[in-house]
Amino acid sequence: MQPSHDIKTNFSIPPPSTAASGSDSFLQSSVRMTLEDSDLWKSFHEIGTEMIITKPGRRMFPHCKINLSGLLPYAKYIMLVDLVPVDGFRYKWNKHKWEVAGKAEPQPPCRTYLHPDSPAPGGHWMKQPVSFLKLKLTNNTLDQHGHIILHSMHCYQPRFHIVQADDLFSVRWSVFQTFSFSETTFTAVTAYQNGKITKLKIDNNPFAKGFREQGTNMKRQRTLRTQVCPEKVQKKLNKDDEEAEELHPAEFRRPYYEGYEDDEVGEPKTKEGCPVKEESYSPWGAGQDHSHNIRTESPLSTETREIYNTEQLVPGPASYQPYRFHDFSKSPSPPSPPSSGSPSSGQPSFESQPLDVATVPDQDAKPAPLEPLSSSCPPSLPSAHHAPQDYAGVLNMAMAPPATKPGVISHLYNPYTTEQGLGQWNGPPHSQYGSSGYPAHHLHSEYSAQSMHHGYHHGNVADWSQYPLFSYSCW
DNA sequence: TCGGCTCACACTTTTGAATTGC
DNA sequence: AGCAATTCAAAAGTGTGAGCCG
Repeated sequence: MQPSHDIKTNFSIPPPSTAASGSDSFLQSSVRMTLEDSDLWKSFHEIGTEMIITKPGRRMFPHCKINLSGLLPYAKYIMLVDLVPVDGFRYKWNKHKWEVAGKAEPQPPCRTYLHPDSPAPGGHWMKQPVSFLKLKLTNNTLDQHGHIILHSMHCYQPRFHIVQADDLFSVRWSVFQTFSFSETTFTAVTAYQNGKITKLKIDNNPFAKGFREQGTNMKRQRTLRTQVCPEKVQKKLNKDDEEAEELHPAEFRRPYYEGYEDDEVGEPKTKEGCPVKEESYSPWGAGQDHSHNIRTESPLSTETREIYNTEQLVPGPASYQPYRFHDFSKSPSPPSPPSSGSPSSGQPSFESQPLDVATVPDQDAKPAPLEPLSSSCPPSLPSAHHAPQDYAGVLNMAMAPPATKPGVISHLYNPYTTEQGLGQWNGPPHSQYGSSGYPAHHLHSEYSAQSMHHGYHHGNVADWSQYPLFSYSCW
């Protein structure tokens, strides 16, 4: 599976010929990323990946793990992960399949997970797979631990950001590249809906080993909490029967995945389970000139997948920050179903419009009409990046003001304790849950809704200025 | 009434400090 | 004394299923 990939910069410079404007850009463009455990991800993806989210926070499984190449060995990079809504819908699990249940809820505060090794030299990132094992998901909008906040029954997709920067303060002026993998799309749930997912997780996650043995499960049934109601037992048994029936191959495949396959015209199905030679897809591999491709469609669309490495350097004028970019004008209709392929049915509006931060994006979602979906993120894998929701954000970084840049802190929302300070960015990774305050590797950006997808499904330069990460007001 | 969420549970793996051996 | 290997307890992570709640 090839990642979609984009480059943007926070430079406030004119956009023209950015990609070729400098050697740095060229070097940047050689960055390649592949997803580790791709087969496992695909296994889940075919069924409809579900990620448990809990109040205290839950790790992802499979967890995000990537391989990097093409970085400058001695240049420092920062690795970030955030999760963006795939579409503007809320789903429900009904009769063995996912159905649209309505509009998506307003997005909670966006948080970006910073890899604890950041910043680190390119050589460090390339010498071994980069794991985001400790990334945690929560449904607690008031979470104080820095976990990534998601809504249950909503679809999300992880995005990986690479920023060449010596420290976080340099990020603003740095080029950063974004990658995403369609097979990592998942539905956030508070309890597993699809029994097949449960089984797959138990089979693959070592922590769930205890649930593999039936004896253990049987033991668990005698809970002190209650005396089991016979009716409920029967109900449960019936449910189990349904789950068993669900295992029928004919129903196994998620329609949305089928649609996804349909969209993957340029991605031979035989590739499934086989290592992808990304060089063959990378425009960079053929020379830098190829990196100037201007996308007009979602990176997840066929064409874009073919050239997933298409890069764009886009100016990110600070003036954009105060705005909430909404693209409602292009979303009078619900997000296209997965099979619709190119999500950006029209050129999105690149105009920035000031919106009330608290504004809930009018997604104009029309959930009901959608055909029954049996996938976890049924409708929109291909359209993963054109959720109608607004997604402008502020990176709420927590750090002590550097001596060289006094006053910066005044722009920052600082969830960290002062003693953590900037040092944690430069030193070895802290334990994820430091005793003091906020985990340093969780960056926070807020947004009223998410629509960063905009950046994916069209190549318009201006569009990238809407990128929610590292918004200027916080720098 | 029902779907989604929370929590305690039993179990496993991971982590890191303490101990031991060289 | 210093370092590496081993041991072991605590912490963390996992899905389950009943009850709670809106």
